[in-house]
Amino acid sequence: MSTRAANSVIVLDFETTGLSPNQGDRAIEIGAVKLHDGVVIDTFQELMNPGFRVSGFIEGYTGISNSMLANAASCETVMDSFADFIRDSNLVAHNASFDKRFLDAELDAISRTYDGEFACSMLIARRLYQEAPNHKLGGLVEYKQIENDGVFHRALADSEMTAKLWLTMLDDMQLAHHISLPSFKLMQDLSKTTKSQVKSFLSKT
DNA sequence: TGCCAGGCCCTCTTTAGGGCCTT
Repeated sequence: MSTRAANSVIVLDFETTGLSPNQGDRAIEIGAVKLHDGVVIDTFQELMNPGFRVSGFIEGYTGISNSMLANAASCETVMDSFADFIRDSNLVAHNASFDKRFLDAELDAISRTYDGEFACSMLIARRLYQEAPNHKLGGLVEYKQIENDGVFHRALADSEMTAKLWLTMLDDMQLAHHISLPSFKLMQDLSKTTKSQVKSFLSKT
């Protein structure tokens, strides 16, 4: 039986050298916040050296330079610590399929595993906020007027904003759909519902 | 050789194509 806490979740975000670990891309930064009962109780942020120079595009996109990575610990060292951090927690990320691919690849490289499941804040937001101009993390933060410090595309900042978006979605579901406390499983199920069936899905919860 | 992400989701759909989203 898992010891996974029902009201505990870890929201994470990777900065990487590119879009696909299958094409040789590696993680260069991991940021995460641990939420318990809607409160941040722990954070994790580390740069990691991928073993090769990152492109000028990535330096500009993330603000993470090759000189910053030169003195960073290796991916293997950082991800070993991160595996200890997430343990068997359930996980949330914005466009989770992207972060899951890198988490799986980096942990596979050091023969570590994790037991939690992923929920995707982007798929859920596409269903709850169908009228939003877009469903990028920054766009949703602006649309929902979520407090932020203006830092984007850094791992801890993005994981903090994703966490605030996650809590906002939980609040909106409780207020608009009279759901007592949406469980992680309900959020996962919502992300798998067709957009046209969201209202009927929520009315049955 | 020449290509190069992958999954979701909509539509002029399902015998397909293209936009969105992540770096």
